[in-house]
Amino acid sequence: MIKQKNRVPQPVVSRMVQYFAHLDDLAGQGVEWVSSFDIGSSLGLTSATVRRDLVHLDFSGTTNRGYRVQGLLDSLSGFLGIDQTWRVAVVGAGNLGKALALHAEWSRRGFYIRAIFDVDRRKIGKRVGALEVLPMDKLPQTVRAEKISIGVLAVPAEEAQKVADLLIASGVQGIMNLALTHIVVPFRTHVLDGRLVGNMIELAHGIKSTRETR
Amino acid sequence: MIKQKNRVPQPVVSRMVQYFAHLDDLAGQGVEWVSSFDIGSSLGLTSATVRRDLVHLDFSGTTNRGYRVQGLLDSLSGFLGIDQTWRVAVVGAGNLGKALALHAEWSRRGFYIRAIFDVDRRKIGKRVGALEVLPMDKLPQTVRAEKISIGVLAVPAEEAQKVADLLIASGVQGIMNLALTHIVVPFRTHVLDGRLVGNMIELAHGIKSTRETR
DNA sequence: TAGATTGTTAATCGATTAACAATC
DNA sequence: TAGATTGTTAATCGATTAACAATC
Repeated sequence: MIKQKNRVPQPVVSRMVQYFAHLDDLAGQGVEWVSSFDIGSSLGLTSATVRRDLVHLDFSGTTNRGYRVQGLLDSLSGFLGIDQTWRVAVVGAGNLGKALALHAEWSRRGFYIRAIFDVDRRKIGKRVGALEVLPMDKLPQTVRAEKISIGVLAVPAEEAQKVADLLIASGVQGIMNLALTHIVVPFRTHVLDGRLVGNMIELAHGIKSTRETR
Repeated sequence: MIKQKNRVPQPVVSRMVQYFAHLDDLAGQGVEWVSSFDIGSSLGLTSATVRRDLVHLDFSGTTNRGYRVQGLLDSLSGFLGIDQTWRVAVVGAGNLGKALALHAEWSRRGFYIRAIFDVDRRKIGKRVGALEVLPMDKLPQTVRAEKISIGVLAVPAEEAQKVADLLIASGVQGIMNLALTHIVVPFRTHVLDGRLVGNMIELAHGIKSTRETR
């Protein structure tokens, strides 16, 4: 009997990304073995949390030695889905959208920006790196033709839901929402809130409350 | 006796930002009253969670009517610290750093970008909007002179810790880390991980696991 | 072997939710 | 008033951690 692959809790997935980044570092330094205790202290976690999280991978540690860095890294890549490539479209060719389309870090991790869209006539036709800014009415056909599975919302909050609906209708399976607004999507479509401004506000709150507690 | 102001749990703070954004919307639409049930259904939360969260504010609802939108919005602004202005420096004048320095959304919420720095000789002296890219050795004096309290890391992961240390030594109280790496800061300094690439990876994982569960 | 580290259990901790008395 | 909605309690749910037997 094959063990039912359970859904992995969100906090665990989020730490998996941290493990991946850390192991990637270690591999670059030529480290071969690492213990749950080492990983934990590098990231501010207990070793128990680390070991419990890693149980979700098809990979085992070795009693007395820890985890083999390269093996764990490969297993994390597979788990997270960055052993494959992802085709991405950015909607909104403002400062943020353009920066995302040009950000070198994406392709390093397997995310390829294949298209960028905007409603603004003055932006349409302009170049952003190797891409040309396309009008919104080209979105459905482009998403299909380019087999794009992730859409990035770099549009004003008021437009976010409408654009998300269009992306989903065109076939994307995931949406990265950079607007500070909640969007609703059908079951089976994934959304992740980038919360750039939201994070900044949380940071402001943290600083403010430290000052007051003084 | 004054009630001890307890630390508010992180998940609550994060929802407070959502409430703020939603109430800001409602206020813009001229809505005057809102119930915990309404807020909850707009954001995908239970009304109990909303009511319990709002207890942390110096603001009460009205039995039978709900919460007055404008009052709740003001109270949320005060709680989050966006009733004041924040002076910000960006480190890293690459695509992402420049986009952040130009992003209009920041000033709308009270975050003013007062300086941008880079190590790259070719970037130093160039203009980014109204700002001039400054060399790193001008950072300490500029942070002090401009009374900057938040630093944004838009630098490669390898540089992040070093730049964070410099920012903190120069007096910033909070750091927004956009690099995919864990940084360590002294007690009383706040860090928030922007996790742009990290979020994208989490999204990829979500899509991948949905496909596999099919 | 002796020592170190895993994988897992059981206990703890904290966050969410259902339910309801209070009340305008 | 009757109905609706708050604020809060108690129950539930889920995540983290301490502890330890297994073991290389």
